[in-house]
Amino acid sequence: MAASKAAKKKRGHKGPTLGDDSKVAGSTKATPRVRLSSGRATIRSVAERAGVSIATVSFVLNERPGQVISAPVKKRVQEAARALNYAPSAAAATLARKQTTNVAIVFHGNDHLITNPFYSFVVQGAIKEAAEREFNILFSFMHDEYERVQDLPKVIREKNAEGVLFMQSVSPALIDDIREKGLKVVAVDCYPRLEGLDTVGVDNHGGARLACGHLLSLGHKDVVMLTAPSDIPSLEDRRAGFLSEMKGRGLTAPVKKVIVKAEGFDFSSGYAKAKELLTERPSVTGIFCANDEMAAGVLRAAREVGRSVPGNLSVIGFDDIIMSLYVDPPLSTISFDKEAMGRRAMARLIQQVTTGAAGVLEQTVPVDLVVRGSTGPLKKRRGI
Amino acid sequence: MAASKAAKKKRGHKGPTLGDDSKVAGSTKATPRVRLSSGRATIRSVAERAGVSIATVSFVLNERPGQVISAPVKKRVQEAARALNYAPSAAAATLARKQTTNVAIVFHGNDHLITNPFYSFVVQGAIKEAAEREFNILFSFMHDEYERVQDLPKVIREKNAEGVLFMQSVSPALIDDIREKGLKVVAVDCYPRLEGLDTVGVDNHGGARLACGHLLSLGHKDVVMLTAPSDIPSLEDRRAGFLSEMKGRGLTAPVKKVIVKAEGFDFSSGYAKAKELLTERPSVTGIFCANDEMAAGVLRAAREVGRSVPGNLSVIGFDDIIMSLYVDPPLSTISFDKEAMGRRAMARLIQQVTTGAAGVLEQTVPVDLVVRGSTGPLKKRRGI
DNA sequence: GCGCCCAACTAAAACGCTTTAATTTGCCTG
DNA sequence: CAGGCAAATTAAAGCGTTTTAGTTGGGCGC
Repeated sequence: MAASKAAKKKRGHKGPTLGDDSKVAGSTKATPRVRLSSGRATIRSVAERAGVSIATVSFVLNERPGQVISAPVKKRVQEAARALNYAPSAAAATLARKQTTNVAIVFHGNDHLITNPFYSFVVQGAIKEAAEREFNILFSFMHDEYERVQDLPKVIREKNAEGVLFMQSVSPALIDDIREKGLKVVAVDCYPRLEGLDTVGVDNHGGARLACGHLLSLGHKDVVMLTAPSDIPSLEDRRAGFLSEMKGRGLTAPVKKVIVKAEGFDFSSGYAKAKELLTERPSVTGIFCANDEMAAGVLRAAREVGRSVPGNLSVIGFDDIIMSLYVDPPLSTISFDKEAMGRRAMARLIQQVTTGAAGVLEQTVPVDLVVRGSTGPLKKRRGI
Repeated sequence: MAASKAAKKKRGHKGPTLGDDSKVAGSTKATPRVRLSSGRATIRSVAERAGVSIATVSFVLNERPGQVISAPVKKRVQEAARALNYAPSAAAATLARKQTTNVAIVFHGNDHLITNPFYSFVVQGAIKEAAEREFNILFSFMHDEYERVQDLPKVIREKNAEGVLFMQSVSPALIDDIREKGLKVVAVDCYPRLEGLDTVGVDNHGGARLACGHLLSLGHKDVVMLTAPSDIPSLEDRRAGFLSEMKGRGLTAPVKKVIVKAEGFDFSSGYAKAKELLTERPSVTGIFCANDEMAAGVLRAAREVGRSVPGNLSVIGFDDIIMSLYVDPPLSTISFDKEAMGRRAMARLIQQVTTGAAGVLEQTVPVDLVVRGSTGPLKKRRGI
């Protein structure tokens, strides 16, 4: 082959000995051609076995569009690959392609989103989707938004992430940073609400209407929504949905009367506020809670003030976390496919990365009303 | 927070700066030597800026042991790296080193371990530990043990994992396969129990003794453990611990009388069996459940048969999952640091991978008795 | 028979690191 | 002042891919 002489040229080798060195050079040290039989098969070993060049192997195995390969060669290569149990080195491919198959999932704040009864499903969906498409996930925990604006890109650059998935909250500054580097971004159930960002969310508005409608249909007249002060879009949507359903049913009570705000969105806030509410306004017979945790708190409060659920008070939550099955009575709630949220978000991110797809896509997963034991028809009550 | 204004500063850099150069960018044709200034800094650019060879840069940045570098050169290199915001390409390093920083976490069966109230903490710990040490995690879901014996190594080889972490269950055949490839293995809370395997588990025996001792100390005479048929080692240990404490306290009731088996380890199994038990054997005043889910079921059963907890019946669980705070009354239970389990396991795995550490290490995390509202002193009761 | 084009394949140059072997430099000995 | 040695630095050979720019060898029109 005329090949070897060209090979010798390389970069300015020593110079002096160039003359007759060409032969020796090849055998200088030791057969660099020999592969340890125990090692992994490489593209080179496949090529040798199939009797083709490594380029051809690459073309066949990657099904390069537009590249024509004759049927027999294709077959030989595929057989050789199978016989050698060949698995291409992701690292080498990454280096050559200048493209990884890595995406980062960014968790924000100190919430343990992986262990969260809601987000753990989302994360699981994202992980599964990524695994199926052979993408890797890099986890990044942002403890403090600003501390890590510098840091995050480090993880991303060092491991060469191609995109990032934000969970629950995003930092606009960070997103700018990230996009500037050409990375793709998708956000799941995130606040603040950002323009031009691909997102996956829940039909909060519709779910809230469903919940409210359910209570009203059961005959409840004095119905409230228990929520908390916040500008988180998904929770605002729930509030808006609730109010819209109330209005749609012709209810004209002042907002102040039907929206009750607890301190926060957790169990004990729900508990505390419900205890107060049930005591001061015993006419309330239907409570829609911004989420299941609060609803669980309401159930406890109801028991303590002697209201039986659902006989005497109907409570409905939102999210359908596992716990809602175990509280007593099991909680009626608004359910949706959390794992699908993660899958869709990851699928979209990977799509963006691989196809360069642009255009804003805002996806919403549908919700379902799940009636369990905590809601029931209004009964005519005497007294109180 | 001054946060949001700081965040503002970046926006709108898209301004109509110098003319409309916005095209051209993508026309890659030749220029082999020229580096796009916008591209990442490479080791070469750092070397040039510092006026040294790339080898020197590599030596400095990797703090190669035994390699002597003069102080001034070291400083120049570090400064150049910082100035260029250099982050080494993990892919290139992997290729050159023939060593990745990847480990796989293998989930087995159809349980959604990531969303499991117990394992999600373990997973989170593992993820955090890996992230801190800049290791990547590859997730692998084994739906069917045998189906994937072939498959798993594919993920592992293709992405070049160096070790694998098994969650909850392991397959001996798979472990052999994996070890044959030179990979390291660690198992968390796993069954079957395997010889010579690094593991991280819980002090189940001690925890069960604690729980049992707690009930006995409260004065309960007729105490049972509610468990289920199973050969899972951790649950067997709980049983053994319970019995050992009973014996230690001089109780000599036959095992059959103090070990009650439900169908399974879930809420409804616990509920069903407890209902039966409390009806047929009202003398029982203390129940130790194999886990919190069952205990939650027992609480419901108790309520339904009119036993008040803890006045009339004490119930204690194991695991301290989040739900145990929200059931009514909040559950006394045996608690331990689940996140630490994941961290330790991952730390050990990474240690094995990086240092080649051998020798079997079986770690156990300590447990704590957490007394909440579901256990109380035995009261003299009349009747029944 | 010539030039051309085309289909099918290949050589070899990257990709950005690590690491080994070699080279250079500085310093000491005798 | 040659020689030797240790310390500091570097050249260059990989690592296993992808991809660009060929090369080869027919077939075809003229």
